[in-house]
Amino acid sequence: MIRFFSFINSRPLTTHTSLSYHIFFHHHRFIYIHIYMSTPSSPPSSSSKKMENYQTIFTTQPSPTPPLLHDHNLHGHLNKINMDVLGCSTSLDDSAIHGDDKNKKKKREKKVRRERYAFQTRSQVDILDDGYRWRKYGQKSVKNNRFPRSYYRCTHQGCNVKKQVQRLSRDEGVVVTTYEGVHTHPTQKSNNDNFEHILSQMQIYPAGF
DNA sequence: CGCTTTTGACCTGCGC
DNA sequence: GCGCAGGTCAAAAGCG
Repeated sequence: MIRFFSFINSRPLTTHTSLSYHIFFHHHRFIYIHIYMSTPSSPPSSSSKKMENYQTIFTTQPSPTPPLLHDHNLHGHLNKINMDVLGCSTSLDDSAIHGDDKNKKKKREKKVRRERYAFQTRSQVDILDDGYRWRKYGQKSVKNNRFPRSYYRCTHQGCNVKKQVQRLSRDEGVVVTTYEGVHTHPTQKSNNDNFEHILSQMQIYPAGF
């Protein structure tokens, strides 16, 4: 069983941006860390909206042991990433649509394009345990992909985080999960089943797996 | 019974 | 304006 730990928005960078990272384990065995993030400063184009084009900020090679935890611990590495990312503009979030919907039936809320974070993992299952509860609200077939894309919303009251899950056509072993929005609540995992606990274990026993 | 999933219809933005 | 693709809605079905 793949355990998939999600720590979206655990490190806010600006009003609209926060650093996110996933760590993948299999039977408590470290697999790899993978960080994806859209590039706010990239020029808007239709192609840049595709999940495949989100920029990788940091990733490790699959490995049976955690990387560099002796000399450069993970927090240090992530702090460096924080500094790098802080230089980015985040103007995309502010481009809320001010449409004149006076004459339209207001069936939907105004669309606000928020920052998206896409994560890839190699997994046989599409539904990965990221610590939050999700309700599926849609599924669409995707052009040039024989696998459908599923749309989920966080079930926590008042939390408007969404995610999409899609399997790559060109490599069906890879699942792409794209998150949009900021969780307004903590993960529902118990204290010894969250990231900080696991990270502390990794640093104390970096080669113990 | 309450929550989740399914699924076709509908909406929206974009390129031509 | 038209068609296409992506995204969302919502009623019905499924499920524990």
